[in-house]
Amino acid sequence: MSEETEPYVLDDQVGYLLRRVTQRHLAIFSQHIPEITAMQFACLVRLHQQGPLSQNHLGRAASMDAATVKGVVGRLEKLGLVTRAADPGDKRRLTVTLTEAGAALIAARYADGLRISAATLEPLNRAERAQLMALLNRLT
Amino acid sequence: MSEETEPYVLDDQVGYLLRRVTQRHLAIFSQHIPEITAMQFACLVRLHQQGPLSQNHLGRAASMDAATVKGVVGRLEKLGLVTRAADPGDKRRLTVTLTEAGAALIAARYADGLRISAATLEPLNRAERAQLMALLNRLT
DNA sequence: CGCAGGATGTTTGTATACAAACAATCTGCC
DNA sequence: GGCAGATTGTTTGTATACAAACATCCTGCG
Repeated sequence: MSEETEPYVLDDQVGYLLRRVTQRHLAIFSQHIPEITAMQFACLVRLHQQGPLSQNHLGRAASMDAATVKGVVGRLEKLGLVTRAADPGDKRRLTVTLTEAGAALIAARYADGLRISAATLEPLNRAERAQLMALLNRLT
Repeated sequence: MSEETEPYVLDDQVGYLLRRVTQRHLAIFSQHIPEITAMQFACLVRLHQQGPLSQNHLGRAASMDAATVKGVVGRLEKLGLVTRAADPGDKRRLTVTLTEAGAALIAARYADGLRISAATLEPLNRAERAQLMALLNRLT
């Protein structure tokens, strides 16, 4: 008996599905929150809930590498939502701090953030949503 | 009774989880197939299984918009895996065709593609994998 | 036949991503 | 005290993504 090779069906590969679901999610995101991107939102959330962070720590907290976070923080600064200041105790560090505008924006948009997640998961019922989240969590 | 507002926990939002799982997946991909990217792989799969396609149709088949596909196809062409030729019947169209090298590469790499999916889903058992795929499919 | 509307591809501009190489700095350990 | 090795941030180069504006071409319909 020769091994029957499993056929490669692109639509059945996790990576492809992840990409398509992410595309749909990001479209929903920008409909609800057009002013900033999902990445920028994640950074604001972390800063709002954890207080000022070094750029590197912020990147780790929001799952972006150093080069990526630099760009995101730069754009947030340009938008006036965040400030970068030298750390007095450690000359390597740049401390990123939420401005009042940044804090106001994130506080006002938490509800929209939840709506975005709900809209993304809308095709699933409550139990299925919980299941999906649990499974995704384990693939981290 | 005032409405208790649901707290916004970044780690519990689908978008954030999707991004992290995708990051892990792409890292696994490039470990197994360093020569080309996941996007490029998806294009080669479509061309191999569906034959020559116009650049636009290829983009749709692989879930990329026109601007994105142009770049991906350009890089595949530079790698000698694909050819672009004017369509004689429709002057607007560019027909994208797999070269022999492209066909050989994709045929040789299907097995790795399956291994990549398996490695990504490795933390889950068989039933859980099927569940995840079914749920993701419905979020497309 | 002729034109309006759709399809196709390109270009530009912006925003992630990440590898790799660097400079500056800090920290622990001898 | 001082240096090896880790941390932090930057820069460069490559590869997605996608919106928007265009030029070109095709197709159907009156």
